[in-house]
Amino acid sequence: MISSKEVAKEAGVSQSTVSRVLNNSDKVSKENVAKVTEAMRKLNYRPNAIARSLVSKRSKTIALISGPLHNPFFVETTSSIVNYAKERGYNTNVFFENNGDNMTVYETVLSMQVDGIILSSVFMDDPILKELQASQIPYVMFNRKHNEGGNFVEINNYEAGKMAANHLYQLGHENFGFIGGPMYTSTFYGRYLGFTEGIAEQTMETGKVFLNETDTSEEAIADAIFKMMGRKNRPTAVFAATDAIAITAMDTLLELGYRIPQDISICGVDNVRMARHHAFELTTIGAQSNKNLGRLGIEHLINSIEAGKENMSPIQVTLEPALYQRKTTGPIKPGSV
Amino acid sequence: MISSKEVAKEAGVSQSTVSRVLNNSDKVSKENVAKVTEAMRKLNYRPNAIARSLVSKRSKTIALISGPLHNPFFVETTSSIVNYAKERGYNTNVFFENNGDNMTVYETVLSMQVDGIILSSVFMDDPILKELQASQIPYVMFNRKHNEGGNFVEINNYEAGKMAANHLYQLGHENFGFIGGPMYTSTFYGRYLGFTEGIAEQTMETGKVFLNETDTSEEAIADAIFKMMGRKNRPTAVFAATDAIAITAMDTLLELGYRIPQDISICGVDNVRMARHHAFELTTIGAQSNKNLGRLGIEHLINSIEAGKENMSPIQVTLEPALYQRKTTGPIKPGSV
DNA sequence: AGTTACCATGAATACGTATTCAGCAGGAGT
DNA sequence: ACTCCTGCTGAATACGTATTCATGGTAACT
Repeated sequence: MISSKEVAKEAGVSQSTVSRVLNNSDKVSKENVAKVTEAMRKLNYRPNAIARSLVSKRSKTIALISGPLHNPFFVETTSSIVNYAKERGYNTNVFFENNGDNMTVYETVLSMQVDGIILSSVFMDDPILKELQASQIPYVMFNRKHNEGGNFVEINNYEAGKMAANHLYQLGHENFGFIGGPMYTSTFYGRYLGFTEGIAEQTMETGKVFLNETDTSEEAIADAIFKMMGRKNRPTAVFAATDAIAITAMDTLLELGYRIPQDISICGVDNVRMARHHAFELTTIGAQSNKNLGRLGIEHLINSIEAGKENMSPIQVTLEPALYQRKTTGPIKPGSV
Repeated sequence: MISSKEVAKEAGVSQSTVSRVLNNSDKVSKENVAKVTEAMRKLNYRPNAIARSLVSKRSKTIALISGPLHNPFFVETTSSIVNYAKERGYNTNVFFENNGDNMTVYETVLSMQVDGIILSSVFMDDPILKELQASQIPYVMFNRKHNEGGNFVEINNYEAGKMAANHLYQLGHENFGFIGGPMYTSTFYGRYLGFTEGIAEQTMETGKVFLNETDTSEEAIADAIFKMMGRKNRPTAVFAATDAIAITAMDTLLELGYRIPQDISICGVDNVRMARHHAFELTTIGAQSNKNLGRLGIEHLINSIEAGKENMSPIQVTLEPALYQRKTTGPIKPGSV
């Protein structure tokens, strides 16, 4: 590997001068700029980003700790985050959550000297938050939120649940199912709470919602469907806490021969791009924003990084959701199966 | 940030000893290991990965230059690559192709001192290959291949095209459409060539395939559908060069009111997970392997890295494809629309 | 006891770049 | 002629870690 020292020798100047040329310092004479540039070209020199980071203490790298890509929501956020970061001159080191071994990922990331961290897979009482705050590294959580606050960008999950409840109730349904993920995450917890409370308000009864708490794997969701559809008072309307869950659930329902929405209504959350596909036309609830949560998060994060430690203001954004009514929800059609 | 020097002072030893403890050297007495470990804990010390990389000349980081995530194929490969790399102890720096400004990405990556590069978005005559070979950095291309060879993992694209041709011809179709991407990439070129030659062999005629060369954007694919379906002899069978294209095409076709496969058959390539969904049941052609191309590529790449420069053997893998017949292809049903 | 061998340790150095600091040359001003 | 600036430059140093090298001490063996 060619170093700036070798470039210096080739150009007949000092390494300092090479470094100054590299950083577009104006304190270099035109002749030397020319000589150095030529030497760089001749030797095919590439500055060593690692060495630059060591001394400058900025790596121009951010870490993304994301939920898994089999959830299209995270596909969209990952794409937005990586691309936007690149636009702003940052590289992105990506990690995907893997059933709870997040601590080792956190350790790695904190060692890496990244300039910032954006993460989605946080539990409501995750110990990571204290670590993050202690580390002094700028960070933002998107999608999920921590009990203690911190920096986050989310949607109003409780409200999303309520909207689903109102929508499904107004269609005339009486038995409801909920399929979600772990309740120690703010998204699933908030959506469940909003949904059950919404249903209770409408029906003036509690216990009308059959809860399925899964690990969001395909198998677990399929199991939830089996269990739910085998019940005596089986639900005619299902609220899936994410579009990913809704889409997986639809797969199983279609396989079992149910028609949607004639036999069963299904409503998701996230308003993922795929939900608009004519093969789905999934009714869903999502933020009223043309930027997804990842994109909003990364913008805040980079602004935060570039503002410097002293000017870092807290980031706390909660977007109000809206209902996107499409074709997977409808009135009950009794006796159709 | 706490440095190893400060840990050394706290523990009453030299920085060398701290470093040795960090690297599990066996040449440290038990007492010193204990003292150092305790000091690390007390000061909440985290080794500086940047500094370690500078001296060790290994960053434990690989770069992934991937096609865009709106293509589910790349969703699956990205997921596999990042997760497998992590298992092997590598972090992944991710970049997504953005309409051809790849050169700036390459520059960044070559500066970054990554231990290896895995890339999918290579043109058949891409200048990057020479740069890669000159840089001495281990690399592997997956999905697409370069004219000059190099290290790659691909499927037999020509054969995939031929299989599609045979399948659609045997269903009785006579007018065919092809929707692909830029012909200067090996995938689209190979699949197109195989398809047209296959059709020509079967029909004993040339010119039976209506070619749509798009930039793979949703708009371009929709336009291709409009154009194709407006023709006098409009195709009754379409070969989409990727599942991503097939799925987007289906969206437009469904929107226009066509039934699949009664009005039009469609066959993709890649055998993406989503193709199996009961809302699609897309007939497609893919490798007969339980590991996707990204996963195969990253395995080879990391093996290559760890074998060392001297033992690096060329990687040239071409997987034979198979037909996965599902429900988007069928016999022609004349007069149905 | 004397020699050898080995082990654990610290001092010094290297990795490649950015930056501080001092110095030098030359021009402007008196 | 002398001082004062200004504008460039190179030497030296720092960043945090790994590693080499030399050393002092101790155990093993004659």
